[in-house]
Amino acid sequence: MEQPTHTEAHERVIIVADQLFAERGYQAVTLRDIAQHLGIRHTSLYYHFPRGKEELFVEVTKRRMQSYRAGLEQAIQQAGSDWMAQLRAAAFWLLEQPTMHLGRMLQSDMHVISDEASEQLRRIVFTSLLQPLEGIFRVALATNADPTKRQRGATIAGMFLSLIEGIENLPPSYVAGSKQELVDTVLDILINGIRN
Amino acid sequence: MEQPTHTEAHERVIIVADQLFAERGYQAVTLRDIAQHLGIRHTSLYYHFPRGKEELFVEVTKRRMQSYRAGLEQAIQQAGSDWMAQLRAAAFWLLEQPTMHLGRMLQSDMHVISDEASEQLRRIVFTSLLQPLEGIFRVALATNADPTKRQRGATIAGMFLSLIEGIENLPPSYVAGSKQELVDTVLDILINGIRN
DNA sequence: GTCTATATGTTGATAGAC
DNA sequence: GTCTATCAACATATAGAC
Repeated sequence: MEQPTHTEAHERVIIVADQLFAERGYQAVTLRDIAQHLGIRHTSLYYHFPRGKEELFVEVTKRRMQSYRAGLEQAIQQAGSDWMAQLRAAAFWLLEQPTMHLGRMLQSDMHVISDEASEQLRRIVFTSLLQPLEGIFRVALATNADPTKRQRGATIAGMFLSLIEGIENLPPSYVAGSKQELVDTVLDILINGIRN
Repeated sequence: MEQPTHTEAHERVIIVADQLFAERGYQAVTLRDIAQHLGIRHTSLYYHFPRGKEELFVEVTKRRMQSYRAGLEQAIQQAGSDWMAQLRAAAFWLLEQPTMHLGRMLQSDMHVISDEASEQLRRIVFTSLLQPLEGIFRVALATNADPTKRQRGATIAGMFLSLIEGIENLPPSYVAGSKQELVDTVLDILINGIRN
């Protein structure tokens, strides 16, 4: 049992902040919002995060990404050795999570925090999400006849992420059937293309 | 020659606001920012848009989407009758534009404006972007052997948009080669899948 | 750990002069 | 059309009592 670095109150702050940031984004969440959900005054948050809102956001986002990576890797591993099953498992696991809003994070949140924090988080986000996926595509592409396509694992992993993220952006009217069917349609097209 | 509904000053406001909103998003742009770029005081903006920031944003976004639709349709038309060429033209045209940041707009901006404005804009955004693309995929899928896939035009148009949007989110390290090569890779996979 | 009190800045918005 | 003056509301943040 390792010695806990943080107290329970500290953990509660992180949990509540994570939930709110994930829901509404960095700018739309105020320290008062977070404090209110905790039943404390917003100035008390500075005891836990002396450098204020940005420090809290960075800490929360790091944790969230670590948990994404761990969850993704576990989901992939439990899916067995078939890369298609792994891909399906990864897709469903991602959609199960409280929406990550990658687009908002990269295009909005990242631009209103300091450059150093922004670059650090950006790196963590991409490695946490893309690296586990790249592993799948490395295998999937290994037997491909086209040698250039065999090297596109990283690009395809990014495409996969964009597609999953995009599922949550589509309006209901464009989503025929359940979310599960939609995932299968997306995977089918990613694997076989629109012509086959 | 139709009678101009708005004066030049009014037009300038819209142009500057459009540029800033597109760059930074609704929340991150203040009325003072816009006014400063125009060389006027922010209170003067209320002469042109008495209902304030949200009214300005809605007007600007409507125009932008109209222009997207027109540009997309023209690019597609000029590409000839081959749907693959049309798809390529649409992709390049979209990437040429000042980035639209669809993800940010849908996940961030839309949640901090009024519900009525949000729903109205959402509808306009999707019809403007998806409808021209659906036209391409209707043709592309017409000869497909799989009858269910033949009905997936709307979904595939959404996937296409997500993929294009995603290109701008990927970090440079994940982008091997030029943006043009990247578009070709993405289109190749969308059309033929990762296995062929 | 949380509080009160307070500083300090920013924001969207209104009224009325020119 | 643009200005000045002014506002109320809300933001992040600091200092120090309990």
